[in-house]
Amino acid sequence: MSVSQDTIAPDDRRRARGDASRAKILERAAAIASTDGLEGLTIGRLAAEAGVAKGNIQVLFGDKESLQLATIDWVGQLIEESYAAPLAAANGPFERLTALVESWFAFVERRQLPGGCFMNAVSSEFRARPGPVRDRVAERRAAKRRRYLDALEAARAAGELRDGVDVEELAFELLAYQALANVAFTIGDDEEFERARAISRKRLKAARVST
Amino acid sequence: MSVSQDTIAPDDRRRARGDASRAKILERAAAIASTDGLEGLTIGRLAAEAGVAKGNIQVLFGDKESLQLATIDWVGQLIEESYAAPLAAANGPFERLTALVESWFAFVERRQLPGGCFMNAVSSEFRARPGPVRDRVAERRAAKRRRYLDALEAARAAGELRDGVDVEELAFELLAYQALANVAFTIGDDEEFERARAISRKRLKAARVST
DNA sequence: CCTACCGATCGGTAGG
DNA sequence: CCTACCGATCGGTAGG
Repeated sequence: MSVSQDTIAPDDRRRARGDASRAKILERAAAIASTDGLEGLTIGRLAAEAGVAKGNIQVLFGDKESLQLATIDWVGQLIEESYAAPLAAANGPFERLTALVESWFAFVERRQLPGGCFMNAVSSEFRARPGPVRDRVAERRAAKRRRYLDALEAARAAGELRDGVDVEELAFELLAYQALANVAFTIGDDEEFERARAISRKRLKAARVST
Repeated sequence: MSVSQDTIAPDDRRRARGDASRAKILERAAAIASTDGLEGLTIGRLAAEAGVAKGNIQVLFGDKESLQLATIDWVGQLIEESYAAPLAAANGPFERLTALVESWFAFVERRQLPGGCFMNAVSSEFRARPGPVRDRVAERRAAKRRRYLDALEAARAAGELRDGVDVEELAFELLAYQALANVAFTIGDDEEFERARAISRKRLKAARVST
């Protein structure tokens, strides 16, 4: 059974329009949720700011929880894109770890999202609210930690890591500095944010074999 | 002009009733806000859980923002009380610093508030929402940091600190570990919580002069 | 003239 | 992709 162009083309155009609308809405959703949380992200407010009807958001995303999950995934993709170039430019596993750390501080600093690191914020917001949103956030957290550990273990295998470095400990420290840095930066404490970055660099330097 | 007992006593009883009601309400408010945030703390829910009328909360606390501020202060007092005994038992400034750190982990661990460390959570919740609530939280954060720095500087003055220890850096690290530990504990990641405690102890031990 | 509390309802807005 | 509604609940306030 063949399908003629004049039945496919309208579908494609509609699909394309839907995707563009979806992206526009998710962009606003990420900005709102980064400052006011995924609960502060209300459908009415999102519709008003994105210039669409409330019912439109319903059709594109379903209920509120689905919208929250879609926003989490969207921001995850955003962060992933910000890592791409620095990771590609890095030589070896230790430099890739450094690129991850530097990219995080750069992402927050350039205020791509007004509330800084969305994932840190949402982790705190949903830490005590069991459900699919918390599960999704916990997955992202675990994946990030795993990524840091993988980079560290690869650095060890490549002989780039100083003897006696505890990779679990170093990964924990780097992530802890980010947790505090995100609150400090958004609250307006630039000094504490810079301290987090400086200490992160110091830890990385201390863990690397001298060349 | 003298005041007879039978005119004072009813006032005192009314005052005492008001204080007891206030305490009961604030206890619930702290529990609710620790898990669902200061925005999740709604007057209707609080009234229902505390077993009082909504209008009662209005009369006792004023508007919602005043209730949020009162809850912050109440939890601040709660934390202060949990520090009292350990601090009194400590010998010297370094032990007092250790007591502060250990008390924090103990406070979270015993689940006195279901959402763990209220102050860390609210710092994240309001970090990007300017206003009196954020200002109050920022004050508390600064006071806590100041307290850690004071204990460290006192330890230095008492000759308890190893040469080369950066007090600003150590204070930052201890607070960063707590920021991550609070999310980890409440999200159910006990391993990460224990890692935070172990690393905190390790940092403290490394900073102290060997005896 | 004050407080502590009640049941009811205000204008708006939430998710659906 | 929109308007028009719903049951409920929000923070806040009325009179008693």
